[in-house]
Amino acid sequence: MTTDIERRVGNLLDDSQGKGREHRVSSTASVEDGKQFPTSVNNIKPTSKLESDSAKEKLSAELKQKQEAMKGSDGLKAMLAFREQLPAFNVKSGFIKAMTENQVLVVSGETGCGKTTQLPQFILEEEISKLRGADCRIICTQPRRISAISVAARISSERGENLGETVGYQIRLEAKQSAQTRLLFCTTGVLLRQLVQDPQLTGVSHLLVDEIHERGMNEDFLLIILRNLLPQRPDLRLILMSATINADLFSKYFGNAPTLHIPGKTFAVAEFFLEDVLEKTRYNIKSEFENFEGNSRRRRRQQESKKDPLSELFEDVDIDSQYRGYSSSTRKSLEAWSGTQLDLSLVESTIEYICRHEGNGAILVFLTGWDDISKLLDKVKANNYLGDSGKFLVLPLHGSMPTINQREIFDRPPPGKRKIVLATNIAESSITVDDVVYVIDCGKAKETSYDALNKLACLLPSWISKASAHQRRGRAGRVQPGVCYRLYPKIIHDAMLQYQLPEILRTPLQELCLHIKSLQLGTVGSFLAQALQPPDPLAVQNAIELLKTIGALDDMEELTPLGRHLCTLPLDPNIGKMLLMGSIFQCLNPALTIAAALAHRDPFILPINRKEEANDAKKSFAGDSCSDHVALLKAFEGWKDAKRNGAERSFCWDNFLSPVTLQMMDDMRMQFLDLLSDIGFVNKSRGPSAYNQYSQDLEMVCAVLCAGLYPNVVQCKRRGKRTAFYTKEVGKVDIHPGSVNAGVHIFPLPYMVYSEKVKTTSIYIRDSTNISDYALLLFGGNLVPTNTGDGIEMLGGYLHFSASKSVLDLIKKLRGELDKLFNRKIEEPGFDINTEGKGVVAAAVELLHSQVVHH
DNA sequence: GAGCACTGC
Repeated sequence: MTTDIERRVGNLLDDSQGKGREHRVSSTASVEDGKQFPTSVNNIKPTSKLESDSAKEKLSAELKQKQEAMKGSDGLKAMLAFREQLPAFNVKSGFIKAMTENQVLVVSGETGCGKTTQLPQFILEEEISKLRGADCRIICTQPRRISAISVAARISSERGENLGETVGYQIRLEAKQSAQTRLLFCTTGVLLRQLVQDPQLTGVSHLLVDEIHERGMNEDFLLIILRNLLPQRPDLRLILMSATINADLFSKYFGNAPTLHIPGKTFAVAEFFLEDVLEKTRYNIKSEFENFEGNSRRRRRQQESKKDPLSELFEDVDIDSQYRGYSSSTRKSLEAWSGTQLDLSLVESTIEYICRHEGNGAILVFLTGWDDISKLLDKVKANNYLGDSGKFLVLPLHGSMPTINQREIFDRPPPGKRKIVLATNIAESSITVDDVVYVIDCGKAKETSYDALNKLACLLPSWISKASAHQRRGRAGRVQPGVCYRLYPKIIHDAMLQYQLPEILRTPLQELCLHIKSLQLGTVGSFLAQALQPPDPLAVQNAIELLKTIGALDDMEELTPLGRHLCTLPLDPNIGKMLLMGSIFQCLNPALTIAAALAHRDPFILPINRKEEANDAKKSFAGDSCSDHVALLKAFEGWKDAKRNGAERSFCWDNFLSPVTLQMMDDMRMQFLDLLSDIGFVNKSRGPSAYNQYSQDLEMVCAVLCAGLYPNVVQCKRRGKRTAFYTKEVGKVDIHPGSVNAGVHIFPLPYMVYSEKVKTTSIYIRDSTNISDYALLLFGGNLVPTNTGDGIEMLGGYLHFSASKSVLDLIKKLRGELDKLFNRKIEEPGFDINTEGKGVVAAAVELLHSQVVHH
């Protein structure tokens, strides 16, 4: 018997059939192989081209004349005197000589040596004075946006120019440069995008890649490309800049390129390890297992089965002989110390010790995360001595806390008041608190890793590297000599890794693999095998399999038409697909918003004392959608409305939202829209209404999410009064406590899609959207008939759907039509779905609104 | 019964 819904859907489908058949999907893709799409990213080439040689000569002469005139000006004399004090100044001629004689040069230099501001400037001055000013194009990459801007600004002022004249910058969605610009600072990501359009880096004379010691994925990726490019560009000069003395790795990678070391210039920072800190503070460490019977170290070892190698190493140390010169209370404390748990009371005592016994100056405490910071803040505020808010200004510093944009962090406190900053890794390189004199280092940081076997991203506190420890210590010596208190034994420090594992070995690789394909760099595997430290082949295989699953790569590992579109979007491939689906299925605005939020960062702030209220605000945005993605969408829409009414500030404050993040999302939406327009998916002249027919239809929005996020699917299984969640890869997972779906026991729909699954203390689904069977059947993975023929399988047989034959047939038919529509649009982006696909889409919407499939 | 390192196109 045909149900009402079947009849309605069937009618809608039949209406659309006639038209659909006349326009079979063409087998020839209109997107040609290898064709590179234009993108709206500003070109990093100069905006005007100098046609004739005589014009060039004239310009070169002008540049030289101007530079020499500036050198003699009074305003620049003081600046010059300052520059001459920098250690980099002493290597100027050696640097220029080495750079002239070698194609590749590796420069290492500690903080304060001036390599970032001086070396690019030396090149610029040299080129101009040699009358090559018109021809030179110097690019210097930075890993972070802020440093690209601030370094460019600094050099402009050192040259007595305005930013954007000969020195400029370009970061995503923001640039300051002109036809005169000869030295450009950009983020590594901007250069990598540029390489898609200009693989030869035409016109670039010198390229400096800064901060390569950080071993970020973009920088490691860029180095592979450059090593391949150099033989084709013999005139290009490459300068690699690293903060650590160990430049050998990079030198070897580039055929034993010469290295140049510049000594640093910072104040001395004294260093104390746990044993010394215990002597000073007289703090007694209590064993975590004091309550257990037979508190022996052996016993502890049995209890702590999951100890890390470093903490374990310390278990075997003979405390009494190793620390003979130390007091018995210190030895007792060392005996009780456990590397696995951070002792916040010890941190508190160390802060108190500094405040009571040491001179003025801010204290910077490195902790691992939100929880540590929050708990320590409570402790300090309750402390008899430190709790005096007239004497102490205690500030949390965390990427998701509201204090992140407050001036207080950087400002000098009033006399008699001491600033104490409780920070994560963010204070290691991203945020600099200048007046820090004391650093307390807990020795750990939360670090991502990638478990390729379980296809699982992990975020676990782990011991930092010696290089990080050195960097943290250096934060105390920016304005005067400082002191660093390390809350771990020297033995642990000596056993730390020299460097952190490079990011390319710690993260999923799907976006990188897509990028490699878009640059036509051969097979992914052979290309990545050329990396400084090649990733695990299994991690590469996982990435390729995912790209095949979502249809970005074909069986031959070549880009499909969909894959080529995804290459143009600066997004994770899943999110990019969601955006394309949104534009095809009339949910453009929600797709833009959700894509921007997922690609950038969560706009919800995590305040310290008002967690519950913040959670409630997020939940109220979600309404009854059971979706974190809808919460993001509604929050953004609310902000846009509030902004129109001039109520932005109070709206953000009341709803625990970050205005900075929301603004960035808004800008990113514009960029995505431009890119969709470039690839023909959106015709801007038709106005937003042409692409948003279903934008208010949450079922359709969730279906689009499903289309993009697949195969990130979770099964919701009723377990009595609660629901348990399962994934194909790792089995049982939990909803992250910060999700609007946390604490919900019963869900209206049987599945969730998610954008991120991370193992911390448990395996958590961070943001989820509850979806129906229909959403999965119409927009999820391919439908595979079961062996018995009475059902449908998906996700390699992990998901199973059964229904009456008539319903199954209807679904298969509708799905087939939707796929045709999708493929046609992918291959022919200008195709107007409204002319021929309206009926199919309407049928899909009709089905999504009914939820009656049996499991 | 609990939890949210950090960059970037």
